[in-house]
Amino acid sequence: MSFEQLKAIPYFQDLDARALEGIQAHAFEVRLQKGHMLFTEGEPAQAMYVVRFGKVKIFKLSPDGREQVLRIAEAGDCFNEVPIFDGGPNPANAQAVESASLWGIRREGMRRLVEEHPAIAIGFLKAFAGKLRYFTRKVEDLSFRSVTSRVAKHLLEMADDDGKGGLRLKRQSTQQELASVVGTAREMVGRAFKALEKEGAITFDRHGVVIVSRAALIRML
Amino acid sequence: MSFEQLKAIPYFQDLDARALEGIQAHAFEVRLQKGHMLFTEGEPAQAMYVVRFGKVKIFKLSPDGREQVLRIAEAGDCFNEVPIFDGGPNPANAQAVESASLWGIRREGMRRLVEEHPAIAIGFLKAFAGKLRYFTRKVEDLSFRSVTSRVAKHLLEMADDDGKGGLRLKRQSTQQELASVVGTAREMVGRAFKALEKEGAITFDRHGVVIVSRAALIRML
DNA sequence: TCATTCGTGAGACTAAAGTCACAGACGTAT
DNA sequence: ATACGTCTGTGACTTTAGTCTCACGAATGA
Repeated sequence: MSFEQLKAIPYFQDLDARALEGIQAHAFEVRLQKGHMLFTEGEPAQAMYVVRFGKVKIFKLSPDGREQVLRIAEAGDCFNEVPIFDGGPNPANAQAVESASLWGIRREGMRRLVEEHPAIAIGFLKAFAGKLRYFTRKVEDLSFRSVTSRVAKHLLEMADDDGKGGLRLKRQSTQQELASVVGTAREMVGRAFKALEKEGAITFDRHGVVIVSRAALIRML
Repeated sequence: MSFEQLKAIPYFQDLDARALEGIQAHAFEVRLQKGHMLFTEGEPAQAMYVVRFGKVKIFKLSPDGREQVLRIAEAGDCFNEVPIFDGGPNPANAQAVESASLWGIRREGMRRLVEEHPAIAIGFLKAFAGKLRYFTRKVEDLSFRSVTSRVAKHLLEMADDDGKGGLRLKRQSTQQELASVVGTAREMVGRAFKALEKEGAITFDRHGVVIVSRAALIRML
């Protein structure tokens, strides 16, 4: 775990050498295979995590087995800070959707880091603010938008902003995965895709969804 | 704005005198009449706010005029910290649901406060963690629960925990208000009340809802 | 190469939620 | 006391969403 590796994390890129040394002193590495659970909701929290590489989904499960994905954490993202700062149990489940390497920081380590390095505390305040904004939008989406609108919005967010009009997606997912993210059943995602295709917003190639017209997608919001 | 008044705010009760003086130096008072808007979504943020007394609802509005209440801020609560820390615009609207007195702190004042008083930064980290946990639950409710279940959950949360079984609610609201909180139409709240009454969970007196059986409410979750 | 698993399509059907319009009761203001 | 506004009930109806089941093609693993 070098300074360069830490500085690759947006949260840490502005920290001075002493703060980075502090993180090095408190962080431990975790390797996760695809499909493996990192932690489950309701358990006492062990640590918060920073993703070095790979992807971890943070999700809630309903009593009848449905999943609502809250977030997919990728390289550079943090997750599970909530129980480290508020002292409660894990608020959700975490599972690797692809093989991942993470750094973990336990509560006591984090307590020392934010006390000894105010810049770290301020960095986390900004990160939390960003996450709260994201959640207000997620509540808005679930409350106001139809399934097709939520799917269209997700595709717009996933558009690969390559400066050429973004016809491809940054990443494809299965219809079941997309259903978990936008909060619906996989059949409904298929129907939404059909409706969006009919409106000329998307089409499909052998890799998956291709955006034909952002404007048409925006009209479906 | 005395130390006693500030210390009445849970966020500030553990601060030392110098931190409290810092807040006094940066806070300004705002008075709001019932029904008046404090700010609207998308505008540049003026300040974050602490409620001295009264109630302010924080809400999103849909294009067709529906409201999703994100939170009702009461005495001792903070709101609108998100844009102060992440630099973006107001994430939602705020309106007094009863006459209120608030303290506002602008971005620059907050920046100085968290830099000069790490205890303030740490207090806000804890507060943000609590809000994030609350929002993960709200997403879970909207995604997994039926309207009746969301109404039952709300009534359980509003039960006046007086140590006698909590038959009364801490506060009554109209069916329209409750609909905005749980994310539905007012007619659906009426139907949910009817279903809960039929199950022996609630009844009505001249003030409004009375919880007859918490256990029965819990069974309706 | 073959067997197994996964992902998807499809359509019939059920369930849940929302809309609409109007009337009556209650609350508020004059 | 009266007029006006707000809240609520109601039920028919529409819309949206979810469930279920099965078949087929693609992907994966042995």
